[in-house]
Amino acid sequence: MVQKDGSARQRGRPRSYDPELALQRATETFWKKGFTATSLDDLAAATGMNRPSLYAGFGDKRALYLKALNRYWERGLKAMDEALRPEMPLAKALNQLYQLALGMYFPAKGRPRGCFGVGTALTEAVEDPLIRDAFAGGLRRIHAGFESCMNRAKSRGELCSDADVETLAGLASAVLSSLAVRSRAGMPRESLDKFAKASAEAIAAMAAAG
Amino acid sequence: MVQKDGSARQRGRPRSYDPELALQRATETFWKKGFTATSLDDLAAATGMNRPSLYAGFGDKRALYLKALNRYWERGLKAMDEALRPEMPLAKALNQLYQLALGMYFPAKGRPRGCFGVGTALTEAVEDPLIRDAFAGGLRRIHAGFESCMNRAKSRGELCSDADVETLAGLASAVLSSLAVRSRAGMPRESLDKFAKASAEAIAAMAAAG
DNA sequence: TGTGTTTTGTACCGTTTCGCATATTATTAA
DNA sequence: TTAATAATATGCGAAACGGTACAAAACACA
Repeated sequence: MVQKDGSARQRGRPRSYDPELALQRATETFWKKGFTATSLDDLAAATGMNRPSLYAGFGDKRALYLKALNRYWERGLKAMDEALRPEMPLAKALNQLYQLALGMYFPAKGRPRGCFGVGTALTEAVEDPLIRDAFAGGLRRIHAGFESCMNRAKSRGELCSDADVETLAGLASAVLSSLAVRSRAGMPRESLDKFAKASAEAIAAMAAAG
Repeated sequence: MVQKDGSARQRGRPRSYDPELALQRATETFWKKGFTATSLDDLAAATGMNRPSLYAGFGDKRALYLKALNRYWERGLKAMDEALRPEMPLAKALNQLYQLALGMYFPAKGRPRGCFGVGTALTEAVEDPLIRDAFAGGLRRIHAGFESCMNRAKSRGELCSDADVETLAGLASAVLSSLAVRSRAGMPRESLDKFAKASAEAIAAMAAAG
């Protein structure tokens, strides 16, 4: 017995929750309070599930957190790629990406929360190898994304021939880290908007000048 | 009855701990595990004190953490000012500061831990206004430190007349944030050394070019 | 309708948590 | 020596924690 989507038809009592939606709600809860300060009761309340269902569906708290973190990177990096893909001037592409990020860091309602990874995984990273590696993997992919963006700009002739793509990507990534940190620290969005725009233009100018 | 140092002589049983040393040990414990995951027992073990003494000496866990955070900023920013004060080329000054920071982020023994504020205060920043403000204050002072460094370089004639000091300081600060994040995420020190040096030179070149 | 299967809901277990109450110890002042 | 003071040490207690056992419930299949 197989459904249209390929999943085996459930024989027993059907789930009363949507796993994807539950993971999203769990992510939002971790995002605000961090991994350790978020209790299973918090997660149960946020998802509308009870603890045994949480456990059966996602494993223990740490496994659930890791799923949330991986989902965050997957979705965030996909959005990043899409934002950087269109052919446009480097400064504009960078600023567009920063605006996309700031849109996540400042939710429509609720307090500013910064980047989920920086705000929650970083704390656990010293003592938890899996969380550390999952987070570091995201950082590397962000860096790679900026690098290929720089390389595309180079092939368009926007970059000086001896421009250091590695360092340029590092700077672009550093600005993103800074936005992640400063937004969670409560700095006003307008000042971060300005900083993002000015940084994008400065990096593009530097790339052009070599 | 007053001592040479001006403190009132203690009438009762003398302290068996050094408050400054205890605060340092507490800081190191928070640094590794984060605020929430650090228990009073962890702190008692690290300081050699027992819980009631901890409570009497520093207040509750949150008050102790805030003292640790303020002490961290005070000492770190003092070291930053001293590293940036000597008159030297901008690239060299920036790189020296980054090296100083990396020295804190990679302890002599134990796992890399990044910046204490970024690694531990940031998680609490969304829901705890006092921790958020204490952390944000440090960020602002770092930015101000970079700004005055840029202004000194400008008065030496190292900067183009229309160089944007604000953005340059923002980029310098962003590189520091990036080092704080990436070191705690487990990136190897050599790669961060290279990134710091290349960024310092790129920022200085940008400043010179305008 | 009954049987097997899977999820849900309740309730609980052992541990850890923070904070404090109380008694003890070490020192100063009288 | 004695009283006053201020710290330490022991240990309690209520609450919260992560995790799970168990029974009831909701479905597919026969």
